[in-house]
Amino acid sequence: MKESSEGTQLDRIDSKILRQLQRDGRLSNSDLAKLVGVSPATCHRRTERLFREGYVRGVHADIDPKCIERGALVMVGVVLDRSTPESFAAFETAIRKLPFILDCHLVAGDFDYFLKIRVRDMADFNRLHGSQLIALPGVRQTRTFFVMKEVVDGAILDF
Amino acid sequence: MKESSEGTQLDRIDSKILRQLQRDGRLSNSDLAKLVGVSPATCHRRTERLFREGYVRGVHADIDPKCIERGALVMVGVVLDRSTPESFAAFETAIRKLPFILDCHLVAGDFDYFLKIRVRDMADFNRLHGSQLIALPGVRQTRTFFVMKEVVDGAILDF
DNA sequence: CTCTCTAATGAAAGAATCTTCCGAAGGTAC
DNA sequence: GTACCTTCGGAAGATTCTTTCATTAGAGAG
Repeated sequence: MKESSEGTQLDRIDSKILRQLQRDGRLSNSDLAKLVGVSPATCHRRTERLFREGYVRGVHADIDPKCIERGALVMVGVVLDRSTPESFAAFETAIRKLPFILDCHLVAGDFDYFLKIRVRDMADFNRLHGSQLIALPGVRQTRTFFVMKEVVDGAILDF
Repeated sequence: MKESSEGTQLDRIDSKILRQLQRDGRLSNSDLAKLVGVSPATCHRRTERLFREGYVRGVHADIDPKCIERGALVMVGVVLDRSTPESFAAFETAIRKLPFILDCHLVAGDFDYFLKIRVRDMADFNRLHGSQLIALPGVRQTRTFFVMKEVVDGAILDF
């Protein structure tokens, strides 16, 4: 065998497939095969394995937020009342149910969590902030950073 | 005509197509047509228009960062020396060239910019922080928030 | 070195899909 | 009513997908 089990290293061809699919997830298998330099059959097998083994978690269309009433981006730092595992778990369970949360990360530093939120506009955010965010379990305070300009958003991974 | 020009409103079918492609960007046209409830020909025409007119900015495979040596996520707040347009422009031009920057947003609040960065590990970040981040033009100070747990990352837009 | 075994490869072919053309249906202005 | 415009679904040739199969390359044992 080539590797132990989980950390199966990617060879040059697998890496090329991942890079191309990250760049354009709708590439046909035959086009992908040409770009990668293998036959369509081999490319098909490789790609299917990369999906099956979890290297690719999904393929998603990148919809322009402005076109679907989600033009406003907001970053929010959250501090909880208590730093107990139960408190964290309750917060995380609740926040997973909010559809406007794009990112939620537990961080080390002045905040407990960092949120990335997309809404229609500032008025929409203020409404959601008052009715949903500060109502989350255990929230002591929040600090809001309105995004005035999206310089880079969701860049692809360089590897 | 139905709408003025830019703000062309999406009808129910367009919205369904966008939602399905955001969920699974590799859906075949025939499967997509079944899910949306139109003929393959109509679905093809609609989808092609949504891409052509910019509703869909791209389709990207979501690669598991742990599989490609990008398991560490870091949020960084940046304050610049001066708040001049030239200073902002220089910073933005420089940061667009750094491949490990996933997000970079100009914000209102205690920081000028918020960054989202993916690297291999903390040691990797410390090296890049010292050699690349604080060397960016006009950077007065940075505040680093290591992500200890990714609760939600890159959720799809709910609309 | 040679043999064997395993895993991966590319050619091939039937099945499925894509892409475009065409006539029809529905709505609107006059 | 009539002409016009847009969007629709069916149809069909071109293309692609997906699997099968024989072959090749490489590792390990003797």
